[in-house]
Amino acid sequence: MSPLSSGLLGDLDPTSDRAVFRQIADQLREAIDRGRFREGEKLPSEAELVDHYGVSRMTVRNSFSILQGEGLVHAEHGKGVFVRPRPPVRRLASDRFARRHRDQGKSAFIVEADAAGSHPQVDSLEVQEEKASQDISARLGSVRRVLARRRRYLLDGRPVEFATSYLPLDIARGTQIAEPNPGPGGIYARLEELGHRLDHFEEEIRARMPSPDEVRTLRLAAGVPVIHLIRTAFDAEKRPVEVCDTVMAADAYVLAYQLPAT
Amino acid sequence: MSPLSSGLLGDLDPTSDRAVFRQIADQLREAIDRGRFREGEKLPSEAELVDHYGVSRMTVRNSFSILQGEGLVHAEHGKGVFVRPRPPVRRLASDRFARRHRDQGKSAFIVEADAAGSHPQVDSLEVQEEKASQDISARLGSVRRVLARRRRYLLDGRPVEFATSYLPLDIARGTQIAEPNPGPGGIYARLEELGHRLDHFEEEIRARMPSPDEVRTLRLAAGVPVIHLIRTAFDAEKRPVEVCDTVMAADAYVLAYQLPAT
DNA sequence: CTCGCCCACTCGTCTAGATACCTAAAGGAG
DNA sequence: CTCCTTTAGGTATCTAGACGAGTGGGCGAG
Repeated sequence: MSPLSSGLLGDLDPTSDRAVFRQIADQLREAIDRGRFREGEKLPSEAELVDHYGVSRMTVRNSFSILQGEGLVHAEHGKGVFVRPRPPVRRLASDRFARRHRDQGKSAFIVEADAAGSHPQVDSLEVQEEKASQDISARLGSVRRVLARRRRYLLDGRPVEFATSYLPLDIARGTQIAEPNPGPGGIYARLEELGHRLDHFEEEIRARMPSPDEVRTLRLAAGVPVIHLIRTAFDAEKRPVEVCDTVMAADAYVLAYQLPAT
Repeated sequence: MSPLSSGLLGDLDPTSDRAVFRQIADQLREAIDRGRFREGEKLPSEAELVDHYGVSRMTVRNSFSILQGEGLVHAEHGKGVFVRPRPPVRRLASDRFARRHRDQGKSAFIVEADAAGSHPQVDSLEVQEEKASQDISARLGSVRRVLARRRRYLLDGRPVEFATSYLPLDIARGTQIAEPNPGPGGIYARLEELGHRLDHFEEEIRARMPSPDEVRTLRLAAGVPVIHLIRTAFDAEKRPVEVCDTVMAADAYVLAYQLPAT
């Protein structure tokens, strides 16, 4: 028996002001919210909905495109439209850069993912000197050129984060920070060895829809925003010593912060 | 002269694998990025693009819908499609709940907005006792019922944030916290007066596409995600005394945090 | 039994209209 | 001069159909 004859979806209200494709989207959304369609489950095909509602195919596709924009479903060519499963989220705690997390050989990302039972991976590592953008230059205190360290992070094969660290050349040039592998404890450990004892970090968080580039790099589904995090590290002399620009798939992250009530 | 004859947009590449509507979207996006169309400016109409590219109207509309999903443009019925202006952002600093910001008569939101030269407004204030959701109950330490304070914040008439505070009844019932106007310094000031000296806050941040409800409440344009912030306030005895659930228009906010490097 | 082909089903793209409704400006009635 | 109507030019919605292309199962040849 077709799923549509079993009363999962209702009828249209021809007297309603609401556009037909919105009504269909509403019904599908509600069915998903109520769990009538579970995560990963296939929705009725376009043809089935065309029959059920007696509308044209473009109207049905219009409904699907609404739900895609909301990040509720995703279409797979040749297979169908599916309820988008919620991926496991990675929780970034505000103490993630504490020194006590820095004494191991592996990076925080690897350690944490291993602990969570996922398979971590770091990708497209790229280290080079380049001209600082206006924004980066301002954040680092008017430097012209910087060392840029780019890398992509994946969990179980899925890209979740793309990050670029920028450091002033007078600090990083010729050190292990300029090597692809910065060594145990990462670049923050190296910075401290170089005499830049870290004092505090400042983080700026924005959320927005991804650019086409970011969609490609993070293999983002339709309707998934990105979290854009810009972190500046300051040493004990209050000098900015690193800016890290990170773009994260928003469906893969929860950021957690602890604030004093001082 | 039509904007289209002046070379703002190129031609299609019929040999490309890329779908025609994506090529058109690419060209429009690039023109916007390069500043050929400025913020708030009107893009060529559907009819003009139909003529220019020699495609059908649905194809052009498809291109526009891509750009809308990216939050780059918005359509106004009967007027045209416009480059979406970036609204002024409100910066939330991590010390925004510090005691020194609590000694004035007005709420932090009002004071800060006034300082920024915008017209702040608080709206749809609602205070009631209700059953705690599972999540809220867990965060407050297994309470059954809570006092809920809902309100919407607007800047220059635009809704930017919708927040609900939940407090355990044994703390809030019968106090000024249960009144629509909690008095100078807000509910945190009242909590401290009631002997719950605040110790620290925990914040969880997610970003996602809005639900249709949130689109309505925050009057969100297509392609604008929301930032979902859940803050828990702890008193000196490490007891959770308030949970605040906030949904913000992502294009109106930057969150800023300062972290110790300890 | 296995491999490869075919076919049914599915979504992706595009066309060519029709009707509805919104907006703003022009023009006419009063 | 003011107010209403008209009209031109916009987007919103919907239809009906065509072709393309990915997926996976069935079936026949070997």
